Amino acid sequence: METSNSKIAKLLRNVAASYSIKKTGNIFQVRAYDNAADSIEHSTVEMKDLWEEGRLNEVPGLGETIRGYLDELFTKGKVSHFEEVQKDIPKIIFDLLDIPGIGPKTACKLSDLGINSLDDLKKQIKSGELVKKDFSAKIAQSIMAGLRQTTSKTGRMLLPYAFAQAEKILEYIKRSPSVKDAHFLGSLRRMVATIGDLDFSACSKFPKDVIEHFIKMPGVVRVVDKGESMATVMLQSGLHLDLLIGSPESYGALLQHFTGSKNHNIHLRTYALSKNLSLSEDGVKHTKTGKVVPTKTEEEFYKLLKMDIPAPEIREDGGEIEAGLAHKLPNLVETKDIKGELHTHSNYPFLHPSHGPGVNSMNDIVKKAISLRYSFIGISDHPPGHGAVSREKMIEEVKKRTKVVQSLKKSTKDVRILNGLEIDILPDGTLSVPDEALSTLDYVIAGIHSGHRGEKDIITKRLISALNNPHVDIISHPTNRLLNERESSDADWDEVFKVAVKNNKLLEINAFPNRLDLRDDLVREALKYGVKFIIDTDAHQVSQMDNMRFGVSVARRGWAEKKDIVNSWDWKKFSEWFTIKP
DNA sequence: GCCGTTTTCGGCCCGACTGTTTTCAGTCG
Repeated sequence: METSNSKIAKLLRNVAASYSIKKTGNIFQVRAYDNAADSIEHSTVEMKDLWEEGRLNEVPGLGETIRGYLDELFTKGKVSHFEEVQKDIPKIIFDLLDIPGIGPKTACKLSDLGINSLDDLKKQIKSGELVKKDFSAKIAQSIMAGLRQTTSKTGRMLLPYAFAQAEKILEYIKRSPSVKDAHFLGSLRRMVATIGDLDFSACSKFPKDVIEHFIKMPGVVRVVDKGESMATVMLQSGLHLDLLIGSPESYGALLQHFTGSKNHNIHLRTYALSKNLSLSEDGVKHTKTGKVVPTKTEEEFYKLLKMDIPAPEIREDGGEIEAGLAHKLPNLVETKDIKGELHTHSNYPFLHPSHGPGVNSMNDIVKKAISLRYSFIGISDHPPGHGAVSREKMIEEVKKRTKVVQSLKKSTKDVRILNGLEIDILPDGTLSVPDEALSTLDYVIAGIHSGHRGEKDIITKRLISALNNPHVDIISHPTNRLLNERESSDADWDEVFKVAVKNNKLLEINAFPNRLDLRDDLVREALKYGVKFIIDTDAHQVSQMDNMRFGVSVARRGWAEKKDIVNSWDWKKFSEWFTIKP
């Protein structure tokens, strides 16, 4: 079977439902499977990748047993225990469970009534037959709504795309005079690479007014849910928006609660209980007296637990609670720390009659860098592919471009312009451009651009071979994953990190929307070896240089500090690293 | 089945919303 995270999550949910239906095992066992499913579904990393890297034990909620089953799944393509558990249960039940609002109990009841397909269910609701069979009209109605939702459901959105939409919505929410403040919640606030629904909070004394304002937002086609202090609406695209409203007195607790992650909250609450405190969106309750202390801000909330506040990006139950209690949280890098980047593509015409893969001119990139107040900007076009030209022609072409960039350097004093290229690491580990040409550059970015699906040994050798070339400074988008499209390449990352550190090479954190590569979890892993990073946008048009913040969010999720990110350093230190002459 | 700032055994986050429940079950996040 397919082994995407969503497929695995569904499989585990089916097992949970099967246990629950058969009443074998206890409620906590069922919950354990559901927790594992949630954890996997919301992971930024494919379980298959982690499994290959031997790091499944880092996923909260996966214990020895479930890890064993996943091992079987990845090795044999199926899990015999899971098949056994699901054996006597009609398949329709698992289909019904995909419908929002239908859990194991309702699914069983529908199956017992003879429903044998989703089409059948639709028909029976429309004909009124279902209502005759002991289902209230209201429940039938909500099942119908759930069915529509399922069919219009889309996959998870890329973070930068979700962010752009969410910013407009947040602005609209804040426009209500009853709203004192508003924030993103959930995976959006934690800056996870892919986003499901968009969640927002509002701070207000008049929740009714805020809800009225919210459901009237242009683009809303349906109010899915409405309570006293919350509402869910659907946009034309099928996208769901949640709004949670908290009073100013307890807004901090609400923000904390709905920012999650779920695993962070479960861990935090379990810890709190051991200190006789019960946490909820209302505040911190002393279990002995029953007294609830509301908290205006998140800082107050965490302070009541005697811990430092972890940034939303690292609230994934990856040790941040322990670090917060020990007052040892990292001082994460910030977007405002970034002083330039080295991976941008211009329309420089390299052999092409009209222009290269970038949309804008080198000059446009320089102007954009100045507007971003960068102190340096590197332009790194793709030279012609290996084999497209002779060795001599390649050298000549690169030298020709170097002259162009050198004259551009003299055109401005507002930003330092650096001359680079992004070249290919070929299947045998050699580079697509001869050293003689590379020596005319300020820096070299090397990346694997074909054969990503190669064997682990091959990919590792290619990366290490590039890291051993004295001209190479940076490995671009190291895992080559494309979100929603292509899994990470399989490589011995520990080995890659060791060699990168030994040779003083940088790994890139690529901020391109569907890359966000090196992945956040591997950034954290690499930091244990002392790897240094550069965050680049890989912009193919100047507007994409604004994606820097998403690369920074990957670094932050990987617990990176300013000292770990070379393009947050001042020019002196940065140029020394690259041995660039002023 | 998971997990450890009381614990490797014995607990397991918390509350909102919905329906038709007159005190609670099912589902969700």
